[in-house]
Amino acid sequence: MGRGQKVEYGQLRATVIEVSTEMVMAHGSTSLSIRKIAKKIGCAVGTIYNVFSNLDEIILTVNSTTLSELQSRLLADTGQKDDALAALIGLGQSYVAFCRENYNLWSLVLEHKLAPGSTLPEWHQQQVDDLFLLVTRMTAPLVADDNERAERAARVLWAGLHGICALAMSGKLDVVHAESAEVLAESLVRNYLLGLRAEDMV
Amino acid sequence: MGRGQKVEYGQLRATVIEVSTEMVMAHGSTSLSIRKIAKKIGCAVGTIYNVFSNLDEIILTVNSTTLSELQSRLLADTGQKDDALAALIGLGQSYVAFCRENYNLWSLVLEHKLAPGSTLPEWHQQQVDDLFLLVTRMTAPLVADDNERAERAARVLWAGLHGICALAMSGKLDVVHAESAEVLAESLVRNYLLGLRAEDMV
DNA sequence: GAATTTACTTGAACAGTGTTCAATAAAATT
DNA sequence: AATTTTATTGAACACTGTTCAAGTAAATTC
Repeated sequence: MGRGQKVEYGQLRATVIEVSTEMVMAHGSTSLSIRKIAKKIGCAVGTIYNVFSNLDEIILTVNSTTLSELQSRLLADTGQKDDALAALIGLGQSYVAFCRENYNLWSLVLEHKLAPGSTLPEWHQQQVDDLFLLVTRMTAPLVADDNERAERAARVLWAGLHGICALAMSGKLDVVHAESAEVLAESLVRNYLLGLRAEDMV
Repeated sequence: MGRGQKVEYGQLRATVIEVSTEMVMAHGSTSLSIRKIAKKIGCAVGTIYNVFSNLDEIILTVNSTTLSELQSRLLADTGQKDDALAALIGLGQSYVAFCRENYNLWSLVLEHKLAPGSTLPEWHQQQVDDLFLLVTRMTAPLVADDNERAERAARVLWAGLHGICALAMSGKLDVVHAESAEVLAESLVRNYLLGLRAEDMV
């Protein structure tokens, strides 16, 4: 078929993702380029465009497995907890730990900006939704009988944890003497949820 | 002096920043390039390198005025409030409003990553510190006698607000039916601070 | 006033980037 | 064996930031 030997579609895709993931993990998101991937695999740039429509699709695919692994981790770490507050604090700690341990891969997820006018692929959006649903389910017991408030709380906590991790990882929280992201995350989750409960008692 | 007419150093710097700011405001951070700036000004690329050492310094300078304007706004909006809780909620609202009204310029601030190994210029770091100090001062009355806790609260609130704005602006909080960043910011600030107070009463 | 030095602008050149596509070569089919 | 189909290739295009030798105009010196 080709000038060289035929490589199976799925196999090549897998190799591209594997190599890309390694590159990002080792040298950060800026080190990723089609030419470098091609060189590392040992094929021409055009060959990669045969199995991925562009670099963005490669990034999206790498990000997809990162999201999967975050979800697995959060599910594993927060499975066996009775106390809803303790469970959510644990969720925050897991999230922070994941960010720490997967700095470059998680940065790739956060840095991704979808082209204006386009939307995320459905399969990718579903992953984000699933992840968020996990948080919503965990906040539900704390604000019984009010689905809207549970969702709002989930959104605030999710965004808040994201903010802590984003600023902590980029060093932008290192004002004077930085506290660890773990301490801040616990403070956020505990006090926000305490506040929600206090609000109920008024 | 030059092949063309001499342009004063400070004047050229100002023009570069002016043009750059316009470009970012109008077409986003990705639209900024040395060549486009040069074309818009009507000079050669090298001329720009005469007054700025590289693109990063241009971005940093644009970001500096953005930070100044954010600080001015926060100071103006939160000046005349007695109630510390109300003042901090107002701060959150101001921050969200600023992000909304200056989306592209604020994105430029957030997207900036300093080259590994280097540190922010002192004058820029000072601006960030000042901004953060503003929040710390406002949290202080709420956790009297404990400077450490006040700082931690400031960090959590600052990071949390950042997370809400970042996710809301990038559309990543649009799960199912998104609530406005303003509502989420108020929920964060109010309940987190309520929680802090509740913690004291235990 | 003329010659020289100094200072600044210029844009081609370099090393990158993503993406496209005509040419090529090997496998599959006739 | 000839033909068709199909995947691979890498040069080419349009960008990017950055550098620097060459050129020019102003300032200085003689």
